[in-house]
Amino acid sequence: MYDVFFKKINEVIHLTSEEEAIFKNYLMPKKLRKKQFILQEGDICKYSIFVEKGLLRSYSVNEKGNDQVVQFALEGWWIADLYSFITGEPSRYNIDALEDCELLLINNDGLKEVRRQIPKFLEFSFLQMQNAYIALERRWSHMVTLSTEERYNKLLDKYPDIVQRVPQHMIASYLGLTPETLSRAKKQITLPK
Amino acid sequence: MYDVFFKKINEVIHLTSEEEAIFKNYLMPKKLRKKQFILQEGDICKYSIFVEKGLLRSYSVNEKGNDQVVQFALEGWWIADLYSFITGEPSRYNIDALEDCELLLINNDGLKEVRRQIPKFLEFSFLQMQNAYIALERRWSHMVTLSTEERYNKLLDKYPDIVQRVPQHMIASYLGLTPETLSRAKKQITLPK
DNA sequence: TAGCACCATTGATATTTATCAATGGTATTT
DNA sequence: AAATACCATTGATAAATATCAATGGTGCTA
Repeated sequence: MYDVFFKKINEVIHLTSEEEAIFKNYLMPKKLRKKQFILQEGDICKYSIFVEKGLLRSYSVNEKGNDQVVQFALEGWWIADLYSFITGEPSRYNIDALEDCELLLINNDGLKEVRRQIPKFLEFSFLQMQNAYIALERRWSHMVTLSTEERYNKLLDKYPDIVQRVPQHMIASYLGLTPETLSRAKKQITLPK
Repeated sequence: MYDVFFKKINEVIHLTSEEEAIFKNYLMPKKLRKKQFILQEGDICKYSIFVEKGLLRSYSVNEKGNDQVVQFALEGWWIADLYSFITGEPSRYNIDALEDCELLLINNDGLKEVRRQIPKFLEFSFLQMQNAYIALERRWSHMVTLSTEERYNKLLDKYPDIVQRVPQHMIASYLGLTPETLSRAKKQITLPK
């Protein structure tokens, strides 16, 4: 239940078993069935969500009623609406399960408490946030620099699991395209010339 | 010379004058004239740059030779290519001064040292990174959700200084548009119907 | 097994934005 | 003060992508 979680953290810092025990006090395991929501637009995002198993997505719904996928989260990843989580403002996003999931939830007080009791974890949090920032910056740069085909290839190359496990129209949305455009772009790739 | 710098930090944590003295050991003041570079593509980004006075921009050059503005930095802001700064890889960005600037530079070892000697500053770094992440996420969401006109208005509303002090074609690039498209979009705003 | 929901693909057309080219204005440099 | 670089605007056209509509496939479900 906590395997992936501590494996991930221990890749960066080392927690003693006492520290792991402290941590567990603030973690709340939860199972989520495919298609269930863990956050809905208008809710306050009370939990930061760690994925032990399964696959989720966050998305917003635009004024035309179309989904706009913001993020996917696989095993070992975190997902939340950080803005709502930090500020307590209602979220403009939805998070739902694309597969049956096993999750670990922790609220902001819990995180603060763990960072206080285990200072190493503050270090971890900083580094994790820094990495998340860099990743988002790179995604931005790909978005504005690369063509549709290149963006799809990049995703396929970097996260083949996501492309394989997620319906194509959600991939399209994640890449900022309509399903039709992605479908046509793929033809260009497989049939060059 | 350090006024804005410590003012900004002391909005979040409180540093004693001893701690400020420690900090100053790792800060390197630098003046930069308008149009001068502080980072060029291919360089390793050795410094994280704090803006005491002036205005800079980071940008990449795409294969067609066009600038793509990534970020502006006004007084009180930080700017760097964080990826290059952390990994030591050569940067794909340029950073230059849009106005005469007074800067404070600090390298990664310096930052690590300050975080070690002043643990409060690790807390600050985490919060700062978290805010930067949230801001980038919101910018992303505006990029995919809002129309050209709305994006421009958002920027004007949130950062009037930038719009006022930066040439319009750089604003266009920042918003992911050509100068022509932004010019036409502005007409739509001022002459509705 | 039949029906239904979900999904990818394809075609035709509309819309948005980029591109290319020219003009006139303003600020900076010499 | 003249020359030059820089810049915003506008027009005409091209390219990319969205939108609307239809089709056929796949897998779940009653």
